[in-house]
Amino acid sequence: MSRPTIKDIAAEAGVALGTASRALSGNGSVATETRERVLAAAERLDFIPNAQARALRSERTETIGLLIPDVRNPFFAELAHVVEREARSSGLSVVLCSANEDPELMRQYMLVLRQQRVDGIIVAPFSTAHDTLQAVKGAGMPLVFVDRTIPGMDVPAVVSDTGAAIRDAVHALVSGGAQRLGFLSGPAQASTGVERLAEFTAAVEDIGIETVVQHGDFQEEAGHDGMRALLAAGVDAVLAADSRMTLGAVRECLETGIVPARDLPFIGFDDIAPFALLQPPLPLICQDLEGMATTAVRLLNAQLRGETPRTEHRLPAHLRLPTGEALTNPSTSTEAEVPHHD
Amino acid sequence: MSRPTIKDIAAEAGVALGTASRALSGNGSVATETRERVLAAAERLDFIPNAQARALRSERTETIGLLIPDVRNPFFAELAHVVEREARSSGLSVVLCSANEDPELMRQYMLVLRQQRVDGIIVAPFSTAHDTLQAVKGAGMPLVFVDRTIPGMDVPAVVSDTGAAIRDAVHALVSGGAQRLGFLSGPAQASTGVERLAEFTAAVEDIGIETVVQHGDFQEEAGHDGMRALLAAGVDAVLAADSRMTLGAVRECLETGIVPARDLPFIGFDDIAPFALLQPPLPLICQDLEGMATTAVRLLNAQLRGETPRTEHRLPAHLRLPTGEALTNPSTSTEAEVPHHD
DNA sequence: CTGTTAGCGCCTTCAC
DNA sequence: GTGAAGGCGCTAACAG
Repeated sequence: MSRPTIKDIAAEAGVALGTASRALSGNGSVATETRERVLAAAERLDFIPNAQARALRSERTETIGLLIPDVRNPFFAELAHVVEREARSSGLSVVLCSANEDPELMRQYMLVLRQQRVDGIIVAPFSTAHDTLQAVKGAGMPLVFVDRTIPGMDVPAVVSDTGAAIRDAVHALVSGGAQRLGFLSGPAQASTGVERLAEFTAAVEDIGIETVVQHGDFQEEAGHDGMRALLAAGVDAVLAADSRMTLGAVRECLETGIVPARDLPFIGFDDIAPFALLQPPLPLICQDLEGMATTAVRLLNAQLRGETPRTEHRLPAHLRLPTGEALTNPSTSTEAEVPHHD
Repeated sequence: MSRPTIKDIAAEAGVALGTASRALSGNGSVATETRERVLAAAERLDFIPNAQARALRSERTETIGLLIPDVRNPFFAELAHVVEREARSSGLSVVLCSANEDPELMRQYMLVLRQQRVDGIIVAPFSTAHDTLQAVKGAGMPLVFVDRTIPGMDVPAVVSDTGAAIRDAVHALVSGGAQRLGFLSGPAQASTGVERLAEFTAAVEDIGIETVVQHGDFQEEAGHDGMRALLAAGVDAVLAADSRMTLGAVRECLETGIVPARDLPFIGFDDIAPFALLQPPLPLICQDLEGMATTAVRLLNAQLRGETPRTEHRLPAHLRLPTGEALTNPSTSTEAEVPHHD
């Protein structure tokens, strides 16, 4: 027989189809002896339940979607890993969609996930996808924003609180003697872009230092080009607003013969693997990636249980200096819970 | 209404259920005017077809599984990206499973994919998963191995041909004056581990140079520790057999105050993003990742069409020296086709 | 070209 | 505790 169905194993075990179903799914009561007979039959015939049929009937796929801008970005790869692990520990499979930084592709994936009837979606959204996401939310699909949010959309979101870390970074650079501070800013398209720029602006405002801001799109190329512009503008210290732009900026420096953090005070963003190869080590603003991923899954799970978690969850980022000393006071968090680690 | 079904849109359009189905799926003939009426109705009601029901009936999910050891490994992240893009261009969705380098987890995912009734699976297998994979193959599930293979399993596989590149690397190091050559080898558990060691052994045999081999498991930690051992053993040049071990080895060097490729002749493996931050640039053995991913999808597609492609496909890797000069002759490939790029 | 009908494999009442 | 029957949403085979 090509693919044994539950009917076949019922026959093999000498019980009715319904009984076999109950024995296999664990729902409903079955005599111990009967259950064992069914399980044995299933084993013998190498029965693999059809998730499609099960979902069609039960209206539950036990699957969630994770929609990220790009798997090749180590930050999101790590996020995917943790989300996946946490989801699995609550019995959920994850369909991972990598949108190649393309809002249109994100729209398409959103449709695929809806067709697949995933139980819910975790997404790092572009602001431009507002309409699509509103439609998804309107259709009653549980939704969680991670890393970025869309203000005013009333969707539970877990993001970093970078205010204190950015302030610390600015102060550290200024104490180091910076007089003309460069900032590699992200795009207005992402909430993180806007927020971090605002936080930077607020931080320098108190000090009254000269600044040069380069706007980019969170891509490596933008960091590369932006850094070139900053150097041309004669900055004497640099702060970057995300990991990929940091990567590009560092490359530009090295190509120009400047070693970041040695020849030029430089603070990067995110603790991703490539930066471990830098000598001297780069000071970094580190996000609580583990906490964000864990919280995102928890928020989605809460919605699957019918709860409506509050909208905004902020996990503190912190400045990590090469000495290992952190300047940021973690108590600035608006998230009361202790971050979870395994 | 909670979720419009095809029945609802049939009613809305004033046609029979079957007609609506044909109009929406494109199979079977429908009058142009009728089709437009149906499509309009679907649009109006925001109809999203239920992939579950469709798959249950058609026995086709239009979905494939991609099972890799770890998304956090940039090599596999990139592979996932290309596979995903190629699959999408032939109308297939990809369920990405990251096994966290754990054979047991790989086994579990294999089961999930079978439950989900994916149309086929692309996997970078552990040799220890032989039994599981044999069962999957036995069940008639189209299967393709990528990056690694399991000898004698009669499953189409697309892997790198690293023989020439490794020989070139050894020669380059020896010409550079190496007298005691260290090799960071992968595990016997992966075909790439065995092959590359054999190729290294063959390459040094002709020359009669002294060698020190450290065995690892393709993890960063193994590269780190292995490098320490090689340094203790007094090697004067090093070749690493994969990207993560290269990463670990480079870290160990830097911690010890040795700059790879400047203070110590060093050839790494795979052209992954982190290595772009190294100064001086690291000589690398580069695989044709794009070609492997593309070929893998093509081989799976062939099987979905009922063809039985030949078992082994080898794409040449090449040595890339910082000058940009490649020593390997690409004609060593056993793969006749021109690698595809987009 | 269109309407009708019969399941795909499973879960879930409802009787017994 | 178990069996029988209905239906989830859709496609495919068959009439008309």
